[in-house]
Amino acid sequence: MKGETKHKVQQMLKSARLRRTKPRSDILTALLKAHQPLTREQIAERIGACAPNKVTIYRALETFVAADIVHKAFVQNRTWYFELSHHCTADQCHPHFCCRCCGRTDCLHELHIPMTADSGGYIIQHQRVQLEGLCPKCSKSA
Amino acid sequence: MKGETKHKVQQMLKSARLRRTKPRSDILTALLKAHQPLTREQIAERIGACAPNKVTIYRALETFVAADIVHKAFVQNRTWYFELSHHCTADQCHPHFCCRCCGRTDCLHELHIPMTADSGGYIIQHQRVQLEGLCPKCSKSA
DNA sequence: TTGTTCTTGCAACTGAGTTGCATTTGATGT
DNA sequence: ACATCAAATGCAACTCAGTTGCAAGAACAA
Ligand SMILES: [Zn+2]
Ligand SMILES: [Zn+2]
Ligand SMILES: [Zn+2]
Ligand SMILES: [Zn+2]
Repeated sequence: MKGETKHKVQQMLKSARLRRTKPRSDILTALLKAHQPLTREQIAERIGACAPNKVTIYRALETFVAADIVHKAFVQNRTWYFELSHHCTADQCHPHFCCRCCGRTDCLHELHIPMTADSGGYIIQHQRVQLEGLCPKCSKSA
Repeated sequence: MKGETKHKVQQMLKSARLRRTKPRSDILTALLKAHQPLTREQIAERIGACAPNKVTIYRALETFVAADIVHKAFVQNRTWYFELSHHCTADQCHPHFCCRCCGRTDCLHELHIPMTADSGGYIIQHQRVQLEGLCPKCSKSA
């Protein structure tokens, strides 16, 4: 169990040709366990007492994004949410939903948004779709 | 020409039941003439020397968004870009493209992105699509 | 015109993210 | 195991878009 996660994380770093350090492993582990996008602060909280410095976390995430291990999923309240990119194709990430009532955000892995029209000379390397509205719970209680 | 814009702007404020003040008129005029999303700072630049205080601009924009006159189009470098919402349907705004090479952003009014799958209980009130890649110019010179 | 309410401007504040630099650490070769 | 060096970390100070509180000013209805 734990060893499996640890091994997976080490493997991710190795195949991205990045140095295996404790902060990096801890950050990737937090993201791997989360199954949802996390902010820098949430990552630190989940790592706990001996979490890396915030600068270290930002720089590690930046490195991961450059290595395409991690995506910037969406922005909310001026802060970025990060998630592992293992569910995304190169050009298209899954949509993210934010509830205007309760504020929770969900990854909509199932909801596929095809891009029909040709893009007239634009080369699209990444697609980010943000949805806002009411989540199932809030829409029932409304 | 100028009178027409001015009248249009006054009409927008009136039908939204908002007080017609000089700062608000100037801000809407700037957005109307721009035909592309603008930041708070860009709005101030376009208004010129007697531009309203930045707090006033932010508060006016906030009011416009609440009244659905203006949309928050996208975020870039931690700053919001605002645009008139007259091209958007209630639930879907047009996609915005940002070039990773030259940094310019475009409104892709033509590119329609249909939402196929049913959204399983979610009520989607707004869709924001951000595209990143290479613009026609940059993709040619690359 | 008067009075009420909404709007504006200013100054001080907030907080996510960044930068510079000294220190530590992982990887590589001996 | 040890030396070496580039890369990663931690800390403090900084940046800057956006916010907040409050006093003064302007729109609008009576
Ligand atoms: Zn909800
Ligand atoms: Zn996601
Ligand atoms: Zn370009
Ligand atoms: Zn647009």
